[in-house]
Amino acid sequence: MKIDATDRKILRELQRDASQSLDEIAKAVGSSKTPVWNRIRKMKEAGIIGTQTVLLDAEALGFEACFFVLIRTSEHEADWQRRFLKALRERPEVLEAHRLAGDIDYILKVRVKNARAYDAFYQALISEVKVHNVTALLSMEEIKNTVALPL
Amino acid sequence: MKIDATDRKILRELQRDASQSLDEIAKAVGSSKTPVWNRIRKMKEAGIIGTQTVLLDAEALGFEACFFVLIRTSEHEADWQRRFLKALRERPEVLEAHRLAGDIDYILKVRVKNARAYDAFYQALISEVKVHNVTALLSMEEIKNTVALPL
DNA sequence: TATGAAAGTTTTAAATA
DNA sequence: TATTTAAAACTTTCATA
Repeated sequence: MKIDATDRKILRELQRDASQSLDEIAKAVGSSKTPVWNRIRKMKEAGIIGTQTVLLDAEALGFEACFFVLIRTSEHEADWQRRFLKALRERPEVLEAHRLAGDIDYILKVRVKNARAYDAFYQALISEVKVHNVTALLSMEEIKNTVALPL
Repeated sequence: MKIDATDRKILRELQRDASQSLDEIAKAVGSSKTPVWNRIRKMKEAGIIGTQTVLLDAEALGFEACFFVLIRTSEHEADWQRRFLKALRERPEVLEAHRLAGDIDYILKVRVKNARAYDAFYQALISEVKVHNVTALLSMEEIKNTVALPL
């Protein structure tokens, strides 16, 4: 699917504030309701626009600890990897997980209530799948946290 | 502000799909329109519910490279830190930035079109503020990427 | 907490450039 | 082919019971 300048403007508006009405978005991008509506529909169908969600205040809700977890493994077999990915996807405290190039194999972002909850997560994970080396980096301050792509 | 079980159910629904109507949310949490509406309004006022946004398909939009950047610095002065944080907040390719406890001082998540764009970002950053040591971890595969807190 | 009515929004369809 | 107009269906918002 081809995305033009108007589509990109619409996406920028939606990223900034998805609660805007079609009229507001249309005005912001210099178009009108129906064409904007059709473009949004097409981009949803194409999977370019995914979930509409809200960003919550993690601290206020008691999620006071955020860890970045660097994982090295000696296992590189297909079966091990399948089980490992399944474990990550199923654990709701894992907000992000990436397989990396190079020395470190995986990085996770884990949000939990406190350090004890992190330890519980860690123990559960290593009992499910064998990992070689784990380093946890504790966040002291969230300087920035956005999902908006720099369109 | 105190959050009860019904509030938490509402937040779970909004995280899952913020485009739902009040009626749908009310049904899902076992309540009705008006109370749900009042609870959402209060949580927005209290800042517990923040931006409403959409998650976009980064790959489809040409953002094919994602790096986690580990930064060590020798500078710990207030002025240096202020300039560094400002630089991070202003750069749209920095999606996340955390100050860490321990050996590594900062971690960034940076989304760019390609490796060349990452290098341009890196050169611009180090020309703005002095950093001691930088390690970039390149993501090969996004296994999971959610903003939903495990409520 | 529930009801309901006014205001506003989305969605579809027909008309027009 | 894309945009504007128009109108029906639905949703939000808020006053009142």
